[in-house]
Amino acid sequence: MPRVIPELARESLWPADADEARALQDRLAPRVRVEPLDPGGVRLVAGLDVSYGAAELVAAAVVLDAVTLEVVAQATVRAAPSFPYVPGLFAFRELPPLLAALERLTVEPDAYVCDGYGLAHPRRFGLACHLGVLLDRPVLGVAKNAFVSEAAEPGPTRGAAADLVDGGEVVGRCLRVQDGVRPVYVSVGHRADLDSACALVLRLSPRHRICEPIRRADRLSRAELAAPAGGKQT
DNA sequence: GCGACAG
DNA sequence: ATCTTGTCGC
Repeated sequence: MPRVIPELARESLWPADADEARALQDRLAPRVRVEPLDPGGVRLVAGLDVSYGAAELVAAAVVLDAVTLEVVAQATVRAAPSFPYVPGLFAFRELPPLLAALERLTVEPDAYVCDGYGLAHPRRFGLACHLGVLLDRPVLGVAKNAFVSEAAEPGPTRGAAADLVDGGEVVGRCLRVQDGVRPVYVSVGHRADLDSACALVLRLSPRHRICEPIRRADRLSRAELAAPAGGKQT
């Protein structure tokens, strides 16, 4: 159901090589908007993730009720990788299949959470920013470790946080979502600010380190990857 | 030059 | 991301 303007997708997802990909990121980065995200406006949240097999991948999107965290809709897409994994150019590898999976959804999410970075990226345009700009909807990036940025060790309890800094600027936040458990790295993708992003991630992580939307998408993509190809594609 | 490097 | 056993703990 979520759609991207065809021209924008065609021009910003298929670079001929790494240099062109970096140029595309530099050209699109100015479109990112950082602004408060109204918690009450987020009823449906989509979690995105991709699992890899020998020569194929499965992209999954799972939509949850932001309050009850119950699954409202989900979709998967099986495809062949169309771009190699290059640190910093992650979006060109995962966005095409993820967008295809999103188109299969039967509901319109109010916000999206994806694996990886938003502004905590070398050119301030990680996967979360790229997806946000293409959809022009709120998107957050949650990674399991830092890339270009550094952060102090946050306090030991849930909710404790420390600035993620790169080149002298705050690009995200190292956030502990469970007592005594390693923190996650949150950065804004689009149409959100750090405070609202962290508040939402905490709400979406009532029990585990990985927030529920991404957790569900991870499980779904793995299950579909293991399932016999050609079967029902949610 | 060398190592590091979201998933 | 993925290749992989048992083990400790809620």
